[in-house]
Amino acid sequence: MQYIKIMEAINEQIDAGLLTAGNKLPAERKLAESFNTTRITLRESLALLESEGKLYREDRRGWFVSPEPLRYDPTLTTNFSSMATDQGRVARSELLDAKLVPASRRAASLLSVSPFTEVYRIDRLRFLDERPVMVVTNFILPEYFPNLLELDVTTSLTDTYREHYNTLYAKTRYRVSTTSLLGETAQALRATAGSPAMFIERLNYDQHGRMIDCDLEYWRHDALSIESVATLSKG
Amino acid sequence: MQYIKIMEAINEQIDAGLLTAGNKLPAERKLAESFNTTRITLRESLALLESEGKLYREDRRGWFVSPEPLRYDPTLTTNFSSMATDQGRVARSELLDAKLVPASRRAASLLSVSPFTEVYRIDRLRFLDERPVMVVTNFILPEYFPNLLELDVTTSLTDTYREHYNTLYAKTRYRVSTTSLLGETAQALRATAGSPAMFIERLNYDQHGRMIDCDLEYWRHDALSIESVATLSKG
DNA sequence: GAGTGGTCTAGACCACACG
DNA sequence: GTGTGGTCTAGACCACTCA
Repeated sequence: MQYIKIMEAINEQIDAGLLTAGNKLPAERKLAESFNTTRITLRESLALLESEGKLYREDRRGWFVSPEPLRYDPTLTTNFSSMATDQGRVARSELLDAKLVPASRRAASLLSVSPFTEVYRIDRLRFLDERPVMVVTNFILPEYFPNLLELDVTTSLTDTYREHYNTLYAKTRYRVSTTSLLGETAQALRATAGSPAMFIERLNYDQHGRMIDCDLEYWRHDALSIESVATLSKG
Repeated sequence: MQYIKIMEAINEQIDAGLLTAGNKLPAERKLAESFNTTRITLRESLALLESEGKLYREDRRGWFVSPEPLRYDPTLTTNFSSMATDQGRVARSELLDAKLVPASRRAASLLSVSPFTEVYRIDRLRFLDERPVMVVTNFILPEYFPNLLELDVTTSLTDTYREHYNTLYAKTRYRVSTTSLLGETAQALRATAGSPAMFIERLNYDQHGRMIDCDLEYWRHDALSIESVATLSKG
């Protein structure tokens, strides 16, 4: 159980403040040497700290100490940007793509439309304090948002809906699970293939109770903690 | 990227139904041989499938195909047992421990009491279809539940509160994050140290708005998906 | 008792990041 | 160009599970 001991040793350095948020760890070979072990064993320790959310990896760049997670309340309309600002963080988004496409199987099933129905698809990469932390794909029903792509979609969707279509988010159905990052998603987040991730699926309804769009969000799992308050109802 | 290909190959077998929920995979050495690789590389593929929630490990027993996750709605009072039953699953709980203890640092901070204040601590292990999936620790404020430990605490706390203390859960504040299983928690869940997990912290209030207890839940991360509906309010 | 998974060693090559 | 992380090889020993 050597790798547990190494994990604890690194953990202590983080808790003691010797390694602070954003710091890069020494090279794996150096760490392995200083703990008198091999790279494989050392990497086991690092993977453990990664899955606890204490460290994260940037593909081929090394290991870093994780900053505080963003507190995410799925029951607030607050968008990503104001959520971050409210918590004293700096948010930024990059538009990856925006186009009209035939609904993917997953999107069709979520939005209850037949496969290949045309929907808007908007892909964004979200940064928190200049670290890429989330990739989100929105599938939007065009019937409620004619000519959406002619507007400025680089800003908040919430704002665009409100300002141009008099539409508000009123209800959301969400699902949270864990998964791992692969392919383009991993690349966009500068993550190594297989990094642990949180997956959040949201299905959104407007003030008239109509389903208007859905979100598929892939988060670096150390970057968020989901927090909310609920008034309980009987199941 | 051999390990990605192996992962995909195993994935296909699961999707094709050749491997179904609960099935044990062949021995690592045999799998490695049949994929013409080493155990280390093969284990990388398996770890990937584990973090996607497709496979899980039982410590020293091998790799198994994950069953469907339990849908968990934090806004329902529904307890573990009825949640499972409602979804056609079989639930069982084992009482690990129940005693009066000085509040741990974490418990004290959650319950807003001074450290070392005495609180009830109840530890349970929850099974889903005979698979251990969650370890939960309850810290309970004794002032609202005198002589709690003299009652039958092997059953549902919700029921005990209602039947003996006329107390209902009315509001909950919850936080979800990811972590990994270590030590006793891992052992209780028959998991290898370092297995990925979901951590759910709940702070519960009764019908008079009084904070009455808190839960700390460690879930095998493939065993649940958090799902809920929220009416949105402005942040 | 045989075989398994958990853990560890001691290397290697490559493509990429970074200076 | 140097060094890094990503990936992979080919073993080994041990403690445990299970038949």
